[in-house]
Amino acid sequence: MAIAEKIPAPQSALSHNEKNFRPSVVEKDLYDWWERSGFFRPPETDDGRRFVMMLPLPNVTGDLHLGHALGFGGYEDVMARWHRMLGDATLYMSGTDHAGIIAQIVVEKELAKEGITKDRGLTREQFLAEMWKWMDFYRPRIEQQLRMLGCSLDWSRPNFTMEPSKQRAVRTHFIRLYKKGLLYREGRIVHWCLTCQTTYSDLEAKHVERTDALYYVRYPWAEEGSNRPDVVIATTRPETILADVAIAVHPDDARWKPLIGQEVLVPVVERRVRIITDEAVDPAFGTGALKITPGHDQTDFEIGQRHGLPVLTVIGKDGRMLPAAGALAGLDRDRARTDMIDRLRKSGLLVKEEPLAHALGVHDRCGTVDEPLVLPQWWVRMKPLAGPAIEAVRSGRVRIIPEFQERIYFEWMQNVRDWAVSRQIWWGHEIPVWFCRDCDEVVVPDEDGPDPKRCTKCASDDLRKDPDVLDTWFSSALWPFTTLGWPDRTPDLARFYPGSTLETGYDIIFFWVARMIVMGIFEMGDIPFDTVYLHGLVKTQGEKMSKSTGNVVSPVEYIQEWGADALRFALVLDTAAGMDTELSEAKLINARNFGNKLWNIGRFVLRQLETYPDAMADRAIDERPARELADAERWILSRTEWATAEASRLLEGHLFGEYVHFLQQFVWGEVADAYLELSKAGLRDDRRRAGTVRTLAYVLDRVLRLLHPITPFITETLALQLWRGRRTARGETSLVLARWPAAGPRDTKLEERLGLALDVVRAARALRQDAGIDPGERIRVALSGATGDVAASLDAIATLTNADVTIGKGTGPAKIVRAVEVRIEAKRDVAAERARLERELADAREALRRSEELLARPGFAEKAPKAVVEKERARLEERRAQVRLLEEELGRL
RNA sequence: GGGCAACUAGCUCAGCUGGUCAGAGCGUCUCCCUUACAAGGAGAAGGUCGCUGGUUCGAGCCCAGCGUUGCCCACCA
Repeated sequence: MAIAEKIPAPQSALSHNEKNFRPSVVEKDLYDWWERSGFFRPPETDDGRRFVMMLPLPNVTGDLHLGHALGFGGYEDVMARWHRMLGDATLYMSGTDHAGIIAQIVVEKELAKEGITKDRGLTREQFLAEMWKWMDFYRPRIEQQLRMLGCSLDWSRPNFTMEPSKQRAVRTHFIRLYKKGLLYREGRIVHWCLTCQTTYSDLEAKHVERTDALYYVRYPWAEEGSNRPDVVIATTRPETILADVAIAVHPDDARWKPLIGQEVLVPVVERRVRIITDEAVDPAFGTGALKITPGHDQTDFEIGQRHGLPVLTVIGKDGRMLPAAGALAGLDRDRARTDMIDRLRKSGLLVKEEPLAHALGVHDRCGTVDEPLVLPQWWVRMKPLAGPAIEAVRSGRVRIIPEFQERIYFEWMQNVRDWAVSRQIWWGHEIPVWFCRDCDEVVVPDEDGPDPKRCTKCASDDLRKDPDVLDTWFSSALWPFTTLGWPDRTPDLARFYPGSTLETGYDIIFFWVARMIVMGIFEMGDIPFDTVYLHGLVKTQGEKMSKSTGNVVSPVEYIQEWGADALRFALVLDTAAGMDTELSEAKLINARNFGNKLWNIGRFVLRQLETYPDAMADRAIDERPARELADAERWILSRTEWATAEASRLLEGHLFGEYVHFLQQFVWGEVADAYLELSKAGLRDDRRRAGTVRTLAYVLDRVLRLLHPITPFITETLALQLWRGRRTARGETSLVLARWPAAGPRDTKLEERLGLALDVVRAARALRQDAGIDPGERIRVALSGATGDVAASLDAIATLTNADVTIGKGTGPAKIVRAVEVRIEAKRDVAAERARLERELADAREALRRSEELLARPGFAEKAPKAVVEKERARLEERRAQVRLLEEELGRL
């Protein structure tokens, strides 16, 4: 760090002579400087105040999308930068995910373009070498995009889920789970993807609505008998009839009770199967009789397990009927279906068919219809692991924001099922398991042990390694500690685990968040983070986005057009935790315009500093001016302290959208629109000038600090110009490491007073516009009524209204503000004014009535807090005065 | 079949766990190129906070029910 600080800040390509802020010319230089200077690395030592947040590892393949931009460049970087400024040792950890099947699909497509396919003899080793080549191509790309967003990630701690150290971690983790009996291999029904040629977990199975034919099929009685009704079942998958092993009915179904235990013949194959009962059967569906096919259906498999039924498999991994399918062998599953229907029809067993709208399971990666198969797979036993993870959230040790997501978490965790973690693809973490070809023993080495050479049971050296790899989420679940060097006991691990906050999209709460909590507790004995902040989805379809004809627009394009600051600002502004948001062009324009407003505030202040260099002398920029200050200066200083407190409070409360909104209102509405205008009078006044310049500098410095977390580039650009040749109290050289301000004392009386004065200004401006007076023309304003609080602010009112302001009665058109009568000297349009005043009087009377009613209400004075009652009384008085003034004015007209 | 969320100005959304709470941006209307900014400034119009009850001195904010929309979970063949 000491060395790093010596790197000089970049000479900004943007001078403050430019009227518009141009992000593209400063962003890269600043980021390079920040990164090379090591600003994003946590300090070597700390006092225990730390902030640790892991990047939700993006997939190396593909580009970032707007959801990433919101999470990474929005919430996460805001938190990281804010905590860094607070002085917390901040680690915002970088890293990328190997993305398992997604990456394999992407690379397979790329390779196919070059005519390279697995069919043409590409070996596993060759394929993996190709994968790594592509990883090296994609990774810098995604990392570059993170830099473009401005994310203050610690790049000196790189992480990639497939790097050797992570492979060792995954191996260790797998073996530990196995040795503790939490990982087992078993032949159970799993989702099989015919396209991807792999199994997948329940979470990766999506459901799509589809209408298919529902076939009613008669199963003949095995024994001749009389007067028995036909057994008819309903199925959408007649091709699986060949693997039927039973017929099930609900135990309480009166229609079937007499027939339970009797046998029917499975059509075509003529197998005798028994009629059994199971609670899982819905008597209301179809005929109430369900054909049981444990080999090809989830429900049936479970029913089969309960009743000790055999598993028959007639469909292979390629989707073709197996030899066991007899006459249908070799047909693919769709052909087999039509073929089966033909046969049933011919034999008179097809009773009828009708359309059925139902949810069909598909693989979320490719949309291929699920083919449930019974295959030996590795499973993580989730139930015992889930308990402590549920307790961690229930007890509040892990807090999920928004809170309603906690219920969703509990719901899933309480009903969690075992997790199928093996995948039949090549790209992924190896499974550290060997099978003995001689005795079928499963050989798993010790966690630090070498690959086994001999069977631990029969000593055979004919071992076969499990060719499967692990679900990509298996390694992601370890992210909070593998990034810190686990399983080694590294200094980073000791220092930065458990982490602080995990920010990610709510769509992966089960895939990732829940599993991190589970595995963090299992491996580390402690929760991985204490706060989970979940953001919503970003959509772009609602409004006409200039470039979004397609759905996916890369944040890069937005950054190039609007700048990273504007994108971040637009994404976070007015969002609430967990809510989906719409990024509209209107929001981007607003954000860009706000940046420009800030830029121009900066230009104005910098110009004053250059024009009046003596004002600062050798004072620190961020030293709060105290002496020789007029009301205007004392007012904006007080408001700035308020803004500091407010911004801090909103960030502490994770109210990021409000934080951005608030600062926009404050900077634009109060600093720019009100104070900068007031300061112009101060700059013209020899006695006020020095104080005004110092105030401008101080307020700008504060504003830049408060905004830096959301708009790092423009604030740094201005801070470097503001501080160049001057100094801050701490001698800061970059906003990245600058101190987040603590709120100083306020003068609320003064704020109140000036607040009223600004209301008076608005009234006077409205009056002069109504009267059609040219904005350049200086007018006279007279104030009467309850002028006690505005009397001291006449200068400010005069400045902002371009008027001479006096206390006393005037003759022109009037407006009543609170209990102050504002009158300008101008010709009156009596009719229009009467109409307006009558409207205002009606409103005022209504307000007065409500005040009176509230105060008169039984119980209010006794039960409401004193402060509330007092406030209401004061308001009542003011409203009385207001009504009186309006009535008088109308009387005069 | 369960569960969750949303419903606030024409549009997009805030409203921080009951007491200026009726807001912002965009859009609309009027005026203004005032030496930081026309990517700007000033002013104005615009909402009985989905509906119905309830709790409370007091409710967009809490409770109950209903309606509409969206999402999640689930073994309905």
